[in-house]
Amino acid sequence: MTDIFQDLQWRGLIKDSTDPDELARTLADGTVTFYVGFDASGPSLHIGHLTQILTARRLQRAGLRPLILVGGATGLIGDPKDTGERTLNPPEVVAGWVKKLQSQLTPFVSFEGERAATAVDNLDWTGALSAIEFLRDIGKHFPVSQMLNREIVKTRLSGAGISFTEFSYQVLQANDFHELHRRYGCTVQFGGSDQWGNITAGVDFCRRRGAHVQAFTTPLVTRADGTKFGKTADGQSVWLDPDMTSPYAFYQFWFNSGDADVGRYLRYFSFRPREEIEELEKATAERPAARAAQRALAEELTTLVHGERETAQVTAASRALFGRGDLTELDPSTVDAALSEAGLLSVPELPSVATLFKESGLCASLSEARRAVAEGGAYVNNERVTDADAPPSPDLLLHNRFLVLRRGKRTIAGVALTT
RNA sequence: GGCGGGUUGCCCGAGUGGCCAAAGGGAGCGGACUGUAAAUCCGUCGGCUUCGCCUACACAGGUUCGAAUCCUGUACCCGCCA
Repeated sequence: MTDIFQDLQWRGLIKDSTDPDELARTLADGTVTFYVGFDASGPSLHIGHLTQILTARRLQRAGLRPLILVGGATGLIGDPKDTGERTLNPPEVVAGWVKKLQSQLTPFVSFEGERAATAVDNLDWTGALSAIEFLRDIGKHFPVSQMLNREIVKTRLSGAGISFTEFSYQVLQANDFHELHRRYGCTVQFGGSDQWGNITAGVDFCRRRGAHVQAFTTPLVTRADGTKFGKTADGQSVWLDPDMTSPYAFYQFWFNSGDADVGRYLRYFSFRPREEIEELEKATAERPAARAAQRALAEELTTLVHGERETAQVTAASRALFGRGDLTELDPSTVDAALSEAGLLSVPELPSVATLFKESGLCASLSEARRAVAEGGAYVNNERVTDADAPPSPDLLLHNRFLVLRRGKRTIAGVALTT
């Protein structure tokens, strides 16, 4: 088995860590239990979480035992973010999210065998804590000077301010690490690099109580052009939940990775061996237009998250919709399937083009749809539209039923007549 | 608790009575160029029954022919003092 620490380093998955030599030795020891946490702060995980999810999968495959924590307690408090105070979510809502996230995480690690993962929820030990216990047994170990020194706290103090609730968040997360050490013998925590402050708080807390533990973080995934990673072509977050982000959109997201980014993404996310990844990086350098790396990345991740069947449908749809071929040459079942993947709008009769673009979700409002037409960025069956308020000609209907709507170069939706 | 400052469109940020749907920048969107890439240039960027109308400058009320701009109250934020 290849050295997992070296593998992670080669992939660029280690940003910060406690003593690297010691961490390397620890990870090489097959008896280690580690933990990674996800707060229940939304109804689904998104691809920003994928780095952590897949790193957990790698560690388990390397022989380590995962504790997958979903933060039912910390989700009720809110990790401070630099823009300002969060709105508290109702407990029953958070409880629902905990369930969802747990089931979403399940497929990525194995809950069987000797390295079986364990799902944990910090509400189990935090919920029962009394204020006295919290302040005497836990709070006493936290110097406020250190808490104030954390980057996020400083940012908030010099800007939007911070409530005691969010200020205390780090204490809860630190206590999680100690609790998992006590209950499961967990000695390693990792998380996203934005969690480094919270993670070191946990390491310190454990050490103050006599437990020697270690930690590392994975880097924030970025794009070479400096824009934010993790948004679809139309600006939506890319969720793992297929009802929130369709497998088609998910596939398209990865497929559209830039040349300057795709190599890094393969290293972060792909389970291909090093040689194959280097081969794909070379392919990108030599024949970028073929986009072999993008295709491989998109197919592998869509399969991992949504399964083989979905992936087959989605790749077929992408080929049909972006293919050179004349749309009229596609057979009805192909058109139907492809448009269903892209998002199909059913209408009893054809309204104006602007309405179609709005209803299909390609444009947020009628005004935006009219603007799109005026800008020359609206197409029906690959023909540029010039009149936003007229319905498309029935002659355009493919197989007397379908229309392919396109906004810009690559955002596509379908229309089907329901007759 | 006292005093002072602040709250503008997705974000930052101008604007102190009419010329303001609101400067400028960023993001986003579209076009050209391409490879469903990047960079660049150009355009666009509240809504609608779109040559016009409606809703908007924290919230509620008021002054005025007319308010993002003035007054009153409420909420929240920041700073100094206690």
